[in-house]
Amino acid sequence: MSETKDRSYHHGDLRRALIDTALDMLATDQNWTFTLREVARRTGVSHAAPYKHFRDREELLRELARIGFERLAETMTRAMFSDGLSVREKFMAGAQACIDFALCNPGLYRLMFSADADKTVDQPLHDAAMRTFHILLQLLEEGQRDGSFRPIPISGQAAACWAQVHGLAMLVIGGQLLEEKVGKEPVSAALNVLLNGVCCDT
Amino acid sequence: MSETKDRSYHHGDLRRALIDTALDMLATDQNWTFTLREVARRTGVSHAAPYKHFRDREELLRELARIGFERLAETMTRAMFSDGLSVREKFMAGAQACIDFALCNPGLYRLMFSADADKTVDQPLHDAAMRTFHILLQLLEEGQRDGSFRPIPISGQAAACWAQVHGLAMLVIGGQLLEEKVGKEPVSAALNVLLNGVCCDT
DNA sequence: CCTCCATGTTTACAGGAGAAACTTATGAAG
DNA sequence: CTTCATAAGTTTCTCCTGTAAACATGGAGG
Repeated sequence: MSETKDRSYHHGDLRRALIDTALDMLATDQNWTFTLREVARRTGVSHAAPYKHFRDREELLRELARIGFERLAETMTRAMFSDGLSVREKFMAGAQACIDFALCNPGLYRLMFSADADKTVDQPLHDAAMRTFHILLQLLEEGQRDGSFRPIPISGQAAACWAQVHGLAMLVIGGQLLEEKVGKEPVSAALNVLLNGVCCDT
Repeated sequence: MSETKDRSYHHGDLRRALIDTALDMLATDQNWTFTLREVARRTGVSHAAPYKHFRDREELLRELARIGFERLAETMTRAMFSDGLSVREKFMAGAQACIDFALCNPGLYRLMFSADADKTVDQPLHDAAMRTFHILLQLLEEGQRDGSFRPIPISGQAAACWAQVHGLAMLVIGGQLLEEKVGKEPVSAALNVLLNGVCCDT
């Protein structure tokens, strides 16, 4: 599909090319301070070309975030439903997958949860984020059904887990869970503390 | 000290005035996309004046973040050590204070934990952030000493709590803990889930 | 009283966002 | 096959920003 058509005027799939360039820069710089002009330049088009595909710079950023959520959801799903894991193991696998994703894509992950990825003005982005969240909800329901997890209102449990995993991810990519501060294996230790509160067996 | 001296040339305490203006804009806009020129304009000075007090825009942002950590630490400390609370109650009070702070100062809170407040290039900022973190560490030590908290390595416990509270705060100010998604009192519910994992009494 | 220096201001410049007007390839209709 | 409407690029333009450099001012110390 993406045969390197280098014909002059019409690019073929400039939208995708711009997204790829931007994702590259996001991964390289670990931030999204890049200018739209720089993205255009690196993609080899004029600085006004991107405006044919994105209303403004922020619309491109939201599209990047949406793609991020798609990828995160896929990564987590694969990690959790690969083998016949217990619910608790699934939880750990999913959480680790999320945190690994953040570590491998710190810029993208931060963008996904930043104010620049405003979900109130972008339905597709909002939906993608919700789908990711629902992976967690489903798992908690499963855990409560089979008696592994404490039967408390799913909402508070979900908030706790979501916050915990997301908070850990943010701290990890912020380098704020270094050994000096918090020990050797803080992530799994922290997740175990959480699971002690979630699971039935103390 | 800040007698409203409106003498022309020398401002008196421009540095402080710029910081106040910027804090205002941060609170109003809930973001820090404001330009340095706009800050100068609103403070009533020329657009180059700020450079006499801050190397560049980012240095101002880091100073705002530092002030944020000072305030957060003070707020949490006051909430936790007001009365003769139990350790568990102290924990809840501190966590709630942190989350309330985030809710009341969403822009500032986000800035404090953003990449724009780079703690690796700003010692005072780094120190202020550490002091805040140490409030939590002290509390956990106290809880383990008096037998309220499980005697596991303090590091994992700290990571869990830090991540949980920070994650909750971020989700709350991101409006991602709305009722539709997660229930009525998600914050305290989530904190209780965490405390179940931290405390000894199941 | 004079003079220095911190703290202002003015001026200048390189770049970015985005709008508008212009250009070109493509593919559907005749 | 030719025509031509249109999507997708480009050029040009205006306004704004960050930041540097040169200049101005006025208050404190000799």
